Parts: sequence; C-alpha cells; structure tokens
Amino acid sequence: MPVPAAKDVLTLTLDATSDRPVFRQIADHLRGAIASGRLLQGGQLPSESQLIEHYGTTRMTVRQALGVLKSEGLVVSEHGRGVFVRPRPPVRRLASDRFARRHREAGKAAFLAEVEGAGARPTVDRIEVSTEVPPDEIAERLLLGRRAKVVVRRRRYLVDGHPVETATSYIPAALAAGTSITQPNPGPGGIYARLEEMGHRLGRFTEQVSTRMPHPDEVTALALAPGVPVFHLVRTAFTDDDVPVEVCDTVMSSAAFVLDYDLPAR
Amino acid sequence: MPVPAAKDVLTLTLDATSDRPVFRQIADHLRGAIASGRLLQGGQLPSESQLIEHYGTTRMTVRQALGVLKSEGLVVSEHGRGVFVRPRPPVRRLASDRFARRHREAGKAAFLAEVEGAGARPTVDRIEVSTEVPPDEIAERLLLGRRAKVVVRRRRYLVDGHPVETATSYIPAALAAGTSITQPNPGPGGIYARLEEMGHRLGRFTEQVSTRMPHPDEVTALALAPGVPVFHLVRTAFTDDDVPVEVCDTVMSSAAFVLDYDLPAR
DNA sequence: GTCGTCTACTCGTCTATACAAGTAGACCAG
DNA sequence: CTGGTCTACTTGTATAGACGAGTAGACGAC
Repeated sequence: MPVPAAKDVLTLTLDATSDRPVFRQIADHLRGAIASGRLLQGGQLPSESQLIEHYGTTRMTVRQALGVLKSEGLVVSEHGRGVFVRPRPPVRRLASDRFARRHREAGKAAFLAEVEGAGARPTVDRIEVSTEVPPDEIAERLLLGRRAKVVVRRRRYLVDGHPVETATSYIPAALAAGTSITQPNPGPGGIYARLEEMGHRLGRFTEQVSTRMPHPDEVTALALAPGVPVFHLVRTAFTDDDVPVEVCDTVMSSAAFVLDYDLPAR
Repeated sequence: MPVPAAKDVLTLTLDATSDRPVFRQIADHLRGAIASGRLLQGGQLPSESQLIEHYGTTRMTVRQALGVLKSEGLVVSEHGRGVFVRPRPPVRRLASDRFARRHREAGKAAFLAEVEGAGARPTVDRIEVSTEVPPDEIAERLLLGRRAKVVVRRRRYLVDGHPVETATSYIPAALAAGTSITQPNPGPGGIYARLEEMGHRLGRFTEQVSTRMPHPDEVTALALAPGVPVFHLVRTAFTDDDVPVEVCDTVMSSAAFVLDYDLPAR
C-alpha cells in the first residue's frame, strides 16, 4: 500500500471528560492532522462513514465538524468523491511597482505586465463600458458634484483561464468623453496611458485595502471555494497636480494574490 | 409598536419550482433583508421558531440557512438571546506614513501614534521577549544562516480595550543583544527608534499582505466573531544600506482595520 | 476493445426529535 | 424595595433516519 489510507490518520479518540463539543473535538483532530502534514495538501480526508465509525457518533455531528473546517477554508468537499485538504495554489504577487510608468510606456497594462512577468497567461473578459452617475463615495473621491457623470469600466481578470479579480473603474466623463477610454479596448498601456497622453501625468496612487467574506455574486464571478475571503481594494489615481482622475474598485480572490508594498521610511 | 417585530421581514415564500436548496433560499431572503436595510445593523433576526413556522420547514434546515449567513460574517448568534445583524464597527486606518521618522522622533511607536491620532486608547499586552532560532522563512528574509539566533518580541495590541492585532518581531540577536530591545519595554519610539540610535538608519520597509480565515488560537486572541477573516502582514525593515534588520509578522482583525497605502507612479 | 449498465461508494439535502444551557422578564417572599 | 425563583423564550448539541445525486470502478453485451 504505497499511500496510507485516509482513515489511518484517525488515531485520536474523543475526550468524554472535556466539555468541548464532540464536533469541535473531531474538527480539532482533523485540523491537527492537516497542520502536522499527516494529511497532505490535496489529500483525501476519511469519509463521513469512516469518521462515524471511528468516533461512534452520527452523521450530522461529523458533518458539523467538516463544516467547521470548510468555513475555515482548510478543506473542500466534492460531491460523490470525498473531502480533500485544500491545495494551496501558487500565489501571484502584485509587485508595488505595478503602476510604474515604464510598464505603460512598454504598452502593458498593470495586470498584464504583472501576470506575464510571473510566467502565466493573463486574460480579460466581461468588459462593459457605460456612462453613469456614480455612487456617492466614488463621487466624493473624484471631487465631483452630485449629478456629474463618470465613465464606468467593468471587467474581470483571469490567470491561465481562472478568474481571480473583478474591477470597476470610474473616470470623470468630462475627461473621458470622446476618447478611447469609452471603448472596450482602450489601446496599449490601458487607460492610464491614455490619460497621460491627454496631459494628465499621473503622480501617485492611494490604495485602501480591506478584506471580508465574499458576497454570493462574487463567489460565482471568481469561482471561490467556501472559506476563501476576498480583498477589497479601492485605488485612486492622482495627477502630478494632485487631481483625482480615476477610482478603481477591485475585488480579488485571496487565494490568488499576495499584495506586496514598498514603504519609504521618510 | 415603535420597532417592527423581526418576523415582519418575512415577506417572501419558498419557490418550490426552483432547484435551489431550501436552506439557500432562506439565506438569500435574509441576506436581502440585511442588504436592503429592512433588517438594521445590530437588529435581531426572526427567531428559529419563527423561521420554522414561516417557511414550514424544520429546525436543522433553518439553522443551516443561518449557518451560511454566519460563515459570511453577516450575522452573529448569541446563545439564549437570538441572532443579530453584525454591527459594522468603525474601522481604524493604518495610514501609510505610520513608519514616518517624525513619529519615532516624537517618541511614538507606530501603533500608538496611529490609534491616538484616531482618538482612541491604544494598549499593549501579552508582551513576551525571548531568544530563539527563527523559522526558515524568517531567517531567509533576514539573510541569516541556519543556526543564527534572533530576539523574538511577541505582543498583542488593543484599541479601547478590544484586541485587534497580534505581532511577532524578529531581530537578529547579533544586533539586539545587550540593548533595551531585549527588554519588555524598549523605550520611547519603540524598537525602530533603538535601532536608529545604534546607527541602523531605516531606509524602507516591504510589506506583504495576505488574508485568510483565522486559526482557532487567533479567534481566541483577537476575540473574532465567526466569519471575520484576518489580515496577515509580513513586514521587513531595511536600513539605508538595504540590510534587513527586522521582520514583523502581524495578524490583524479585518473588522478593525483598513490598510491605507500611498504608491508613487514613478 | 468499446460502450453502456450496474453497483457501491461518496457527499447534499431534509425531516423529526430530544435534552442542555443561556437570557430576560414576571412574579413572589421576605 | 431587594433578592431569589420560576418560566418561557432563545440558541447549542446530538441522535436516527430517509432520499437524492454525483463518481468511479467492475462487469457484461456487443
């Protein structure tokens, strides 16, 4: 038997004297087996029936234990196959120079430059462009009045065919109207290159990062496994004169990214 | 009746023709009520018995629906009281100038400067200092050999008495030995001020941000509600000569922080 | 050999029930 | 009025069972 059977990890038994609920004890045992490496990444957990037999409990209790591990993002279940330790996929780093001017001058938008640099295949789909009155919080960031319109660019980014990020950009309509920014494909270097061509030389960006569990539509759009949180980034682009010219609202799968920042000590 | 009863939000009924499971339909209804504001922040959801009666289903199914919302971080349950919409607490921003030299020169460590600036009361507890051989990934970042030791400083940060962050700093023992860095209280301005006094002028920091669901010990240490992910930051401090002098491994409650970064366009 | 069926296994959903334990208000004895 | 008990609610934990549906390998018909 080259690979040990999944049920062989079941070495511990319940502590009847403990007031810790049975389902938590089972979850603790399995979590320990994962942390210690007794259960390998991608490896299969003991089946529900094996857990029932080993612990002498019922299916609901066993499923409750597995539910804990699922909501912690440690395991994923596959209908008809079994429950598996989540494999940790290789992560993409968003280098903090991803908005460097040299990328734009080389005709690369930030995401494309980043992912190609990592040796993967970036694609973009679900591109939608429209003109709308933005939500208040966006209007505030762009220093726009209540009724001012913006060009809204929505799109989804994929790495090797797997969706990893959705993004919505807001550009004041007064700036973007009549330019290729209103086209689905804004041309080489992306919209930042277009803004700079128009004389809006970019000086700095601010980025606000929060994290939370995804909404159901985000679970669908990013094909997220249960227990995987998302990054929520709101980035504002400012010109050399400190005028905000774009706000980009981004939701990223935390399974696909580590954010990398460089901070001066000043 | 000044406040509408929680069960009055139950206006929708199940769609028997849908193949969406009952527990998901119930979760969808409640999620919609929260999103639309029919259920207010901090407000009470209909009790399990009310949901059972309204939807004509059983307790396990209702609890499964509530479990979905809990794992999404939308609601919290309180034993004996009920289930409530999670109030969104005001968040603390970690400004990107939090490592500015002027704070150290003013005798403020980063966290203290940040939180006091926001008008709240910062405290630190569970301070532990020891000398250890670091994990490989820490040794790599500090460019240390396999057996080189580091001074390890662990502590927990609180805002107005609520724990929000745990941090572990690693400083090469060769640098820290015999200095106040090995003391629980390293003095005004924190360990960065001590390092600069010793001639290690800090030039830049790198910060790697990831997010995931917390481990059980983190749930305890940070008093995290279910469904709240954590930020995991690994920050490396470099001197002017680009020598790494400290690595700080930080786990932060995502309910308490928005990370704020300033990026140059370069 | 190829294809389809059969079967045994997996997890997903749902019903029905029981008792434990925490909470909050009503109520009563003092 | 105070303090305790009682009660009716809440959620937490656990048992026992049923049926549905996806998977994968064995097996046999062709």
